[in-house]
Amino acid sequence: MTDDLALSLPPLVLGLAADLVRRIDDGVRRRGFEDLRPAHGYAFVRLAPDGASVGELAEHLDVTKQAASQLVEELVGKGYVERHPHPADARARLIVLTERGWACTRAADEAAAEAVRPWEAELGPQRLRELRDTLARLAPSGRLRPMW
Amino acid sequence: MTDDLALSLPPLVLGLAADLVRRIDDGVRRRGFEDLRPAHGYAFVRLAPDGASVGELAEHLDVTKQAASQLVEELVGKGYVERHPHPADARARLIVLTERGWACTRAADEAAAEAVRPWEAELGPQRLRELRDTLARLAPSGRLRPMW
DNA sequence: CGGAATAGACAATCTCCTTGACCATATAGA
DNA sequence: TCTATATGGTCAAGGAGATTGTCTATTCCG
Repeated sequence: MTDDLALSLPPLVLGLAADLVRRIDDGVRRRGFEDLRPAHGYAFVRLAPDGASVGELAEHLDVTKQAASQLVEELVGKGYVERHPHPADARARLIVLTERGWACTRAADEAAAEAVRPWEAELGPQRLRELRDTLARLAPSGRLRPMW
Repeated sequence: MTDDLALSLPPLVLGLAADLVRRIDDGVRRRGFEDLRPAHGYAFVRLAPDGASVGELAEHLDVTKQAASQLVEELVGKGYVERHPHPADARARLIVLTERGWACTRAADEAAAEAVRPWEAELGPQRLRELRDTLARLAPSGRLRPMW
């Protein structure tokens, strides 16, 4: 592989990701959720399906349990999540989205789809699917860590 | 465009970018530059060609001049950059890389190439070039903002 | 030449994350 | 069963990195 090719790829990937984060964040704010920052979105991803404990959230975000606990406290205060007793462990608590939390999740999905729309206009559906398939072969399948 | 396609792309792009940042950071540290974090790399990109003023660096990083000034102070202390008088403006200073700064830049390029190498193994040179060309059509051409 | 704008640094403050200490509950071993 | 140890979570204090506000030196423009 030529160095030219190798060195051209990282700035493109990082630039595209940064642009994507900014556009999704803008879209979420425009939909009325102005008290959230991009980092919160990563928490919502983990909490959305069935909730999670603070420890599980901390692992997902790759921060300490204390940091996750503080994030939860902030989201509780803003009405996006609730602490419930954990059904299987009386020490733990199950953090679940409120209706407002779900509304924000739906807004984030809309914003994400909106952010990707120009890509289809530029590439067309065929090549966009190729991009998705290519990225799926390269991206790690694990958790999604915050980058900002 | 189906929502399925639209919603699958952002996690892939963000996941790949996060993985790339981590691998480059690891590679730079393994090459002996353990007192730097990824954010410094973005500064080096701007300083590398011919140096820059604090204000130019601040704009590149999308932070305040004060934050850029503190970053420069840190990099001066660690021996990666020097403050020189600005040839065209006595108020400003030209921040330039030291030899150690250049050595780190070269190490970062090596680490970046190393991080991309598995992609070629997975895709082959042909499809990797296609990926590069596709990303080049989508990524904003402007400055590269820090994301971590 | 004189007033407004700009480059940069200092100080104080804020936000987010970390480490350390601590309690409640769970789990394993004698 | 009883006790020792591990784990989930929060509280408190501190650190890193950013921000805003203020200030000086210099430049630009009328």
